[in-house]
Amino acid sequence: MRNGSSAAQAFVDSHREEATSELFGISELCAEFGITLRALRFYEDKGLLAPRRVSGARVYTRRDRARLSLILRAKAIGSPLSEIKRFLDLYGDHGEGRIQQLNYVITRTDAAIAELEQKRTRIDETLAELKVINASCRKLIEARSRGKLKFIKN
Amino acid sequence: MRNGSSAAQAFVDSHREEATSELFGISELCAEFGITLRALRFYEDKGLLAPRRVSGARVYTRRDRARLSLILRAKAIGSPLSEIKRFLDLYGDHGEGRIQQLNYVITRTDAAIAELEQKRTRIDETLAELKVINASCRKLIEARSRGKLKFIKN
DNA sequence: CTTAAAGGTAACGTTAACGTCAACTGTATT
DNA sequence: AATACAGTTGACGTTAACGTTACCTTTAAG
Repeated sequence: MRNGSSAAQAFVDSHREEATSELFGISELCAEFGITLRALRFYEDKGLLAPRRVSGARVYTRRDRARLSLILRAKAIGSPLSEIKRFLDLYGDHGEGRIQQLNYVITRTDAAIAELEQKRTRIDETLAELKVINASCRKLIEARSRGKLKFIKN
Repeated sequence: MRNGSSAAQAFVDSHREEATSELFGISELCAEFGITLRALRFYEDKGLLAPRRVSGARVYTRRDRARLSLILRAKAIGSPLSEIKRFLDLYGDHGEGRIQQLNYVITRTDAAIAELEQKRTRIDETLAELKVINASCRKLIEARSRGKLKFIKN
């Protein structure tokens, strides 16, 4: 229970494993994640991915796939690619890092966690308001339909 | 307890009240929310705001201020202005709306709520992973410092 | 009246994140 | 060898969300 049981652990771990012989082509990955070739190459241009080449063609490892997954989720959250790049460096081998690097990762993750929790708070606020609106509309409709029954009655 | 007690309720309500004689100038609002004049005018260009004019100059009501607050929070969540515009129409007087309109608001809020909850889920996933990383780094440092003590001891 | 401060429009510049050709190249198939 | 196909690198186009002048107008102050 103390280690490696949660989904988060599994995902973080999956980021460490090297080429498990499972390789992916570019259009394979694009199809799997529902993105375009252009986008994937663009992420590479921006330094978010660095797949190997086999006679020019890009070949992605399982680890690259995990990184892509991270990129897309971060994007969905609303982070710009520039941020995501630094963000990505937090995952990966901090196993043999020096204390300096470890401390850096800690402060960066702390910051990222704080930011995300703020975002979460704002989302919760908005959700609360939307639910108020939703409920009041439903009530109005209910009242309206009851009122109509008095007049129509048929 | 059944009505008007929560913060969400208060905020939604504040959107209904008309000119309470409290009016704001453009730079006043900009200072309050920490945005630029250009941005505020831009939101107006995009139809997100429609302040009155007094000899050309923009004059904002408390309601406009509430809308701006919504805009900024939606932006912080990561919504584009185009989405925010439609989003904004969900707030405001659906008090005298026809059933058609009420139903529209309901379906739209349902959709918005679903989207936000998805986003929240992804944020939670990311948070869990970041915390795993953070904790593992702290452990490594702790282990490292204990290991060093054996060798340095002075 | 002059000046300064605040505000207005118009228009071009900028960055991010791709879309969209265009022109090749390597591999497989017939 | 010819064809098809998946993949590659430019290079230009596009949309969003403002930033940044440039150049007037109105209002308050001296």
